[in-house]
Amino acid sequence: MNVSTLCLAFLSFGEASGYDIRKASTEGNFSHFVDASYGAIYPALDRLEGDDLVTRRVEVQDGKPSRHVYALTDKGREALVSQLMEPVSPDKMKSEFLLLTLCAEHLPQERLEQALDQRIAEIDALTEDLSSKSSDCNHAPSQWVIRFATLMNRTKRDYLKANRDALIALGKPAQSAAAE
Amino acid sequence: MNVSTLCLAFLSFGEASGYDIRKASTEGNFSHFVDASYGAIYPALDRLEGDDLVTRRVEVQDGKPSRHVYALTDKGREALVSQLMEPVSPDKMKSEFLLLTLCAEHLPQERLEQALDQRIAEIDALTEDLSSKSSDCNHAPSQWVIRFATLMNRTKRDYLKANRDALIALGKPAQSAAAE
DNA sequence: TCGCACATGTAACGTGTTACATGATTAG
DNA sequence: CTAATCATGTAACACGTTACATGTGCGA
Repeated sequence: MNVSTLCLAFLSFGEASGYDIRKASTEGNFSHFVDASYGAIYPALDRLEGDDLVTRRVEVQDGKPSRHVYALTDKGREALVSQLMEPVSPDKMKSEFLLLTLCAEHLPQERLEQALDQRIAEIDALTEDLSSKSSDCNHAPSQWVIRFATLMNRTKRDYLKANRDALIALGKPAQSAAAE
Repeated sequence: MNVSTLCLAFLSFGEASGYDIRKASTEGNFSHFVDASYGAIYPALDRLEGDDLVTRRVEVQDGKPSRHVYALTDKGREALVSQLMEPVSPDKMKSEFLLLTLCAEHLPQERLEQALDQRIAEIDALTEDLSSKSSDCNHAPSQWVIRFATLMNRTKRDYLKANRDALIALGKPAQSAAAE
């Protein structure tokens, strides 16, 4: 799925700026399953405006740079729906962590320990973030997604905690400077 | 993580051809957390050979095209380890399905139903595939990863099954030709 | 005062995908 | 007879990231 669709989807919940969309996709509600940077979002919004799928309104602000607020047009809403009607490609997950895990035998135990603990901490932080989000959001589909994400995170974390030591045991013991 | 690292990691388990690596990354053991195509793998192997991280041996076959079998060198193994020693970036998941889910309100119920059922079927197929894989593999770290993936899949599927109807209820009822 | 948050935007760059070319064998 | 599998490889293309430019106000 491309950034355009992401923008349309986000705008279907209300007006927003490119800045808002980026924040949502890297920190907010959307961040669990998409990711986009300015360099992708701004050109995408330009294109969408050119195709009359969104409108732009410049909100001049005092002291801060002016916001370009985008809103979905009827045509844009139709485009979004028709894009969501065609078959979705399967979920894809990229995990350097699992690649590292697979190579456990080549790595010093300290590295495995550190990688695991870091990952667990990351998930904990994310989970907390999620639960705070779910409370101040009463959009039903969003809650459905947040509940899903929360469950997946919890499951992941529990597995990592429960199987932490088993993985570490597979590493190379105390072979000091295996690094670099 | 780039394709080069993936190749090194795969070769750390034994000799393999580009074809093998691609199969592993799209169908096999690796497919849960990476994905790579020929267009990425072959050039990567070339580069690795140029850097003396792998060696190439051409195996002429009768009837079939000859296999280029690659093997990790000591330098290659070192490179792999040093790459796995530096910080791993967080897991990323891309899901068009969740984007669709988020837009449930704009979509006809039939679409949601179909998307959910398709996803559930996909996961079932994948799970079966995984369990068959785990039996004929006695590499401990691989089993650790496979068990992890299996658990995640089961959790995902259970959530989708349990919350299927709740999501469908959020869609637009029977508004026949909402789809273009 | 340093640097972050706000906010938009562009150009260079990296990386990977898609679609092809090639060609024999085997399964349906 | 058709399609798929085996198997390598390349070129065109799509897409996105990174790093910059620009500029103010606010909190540590």
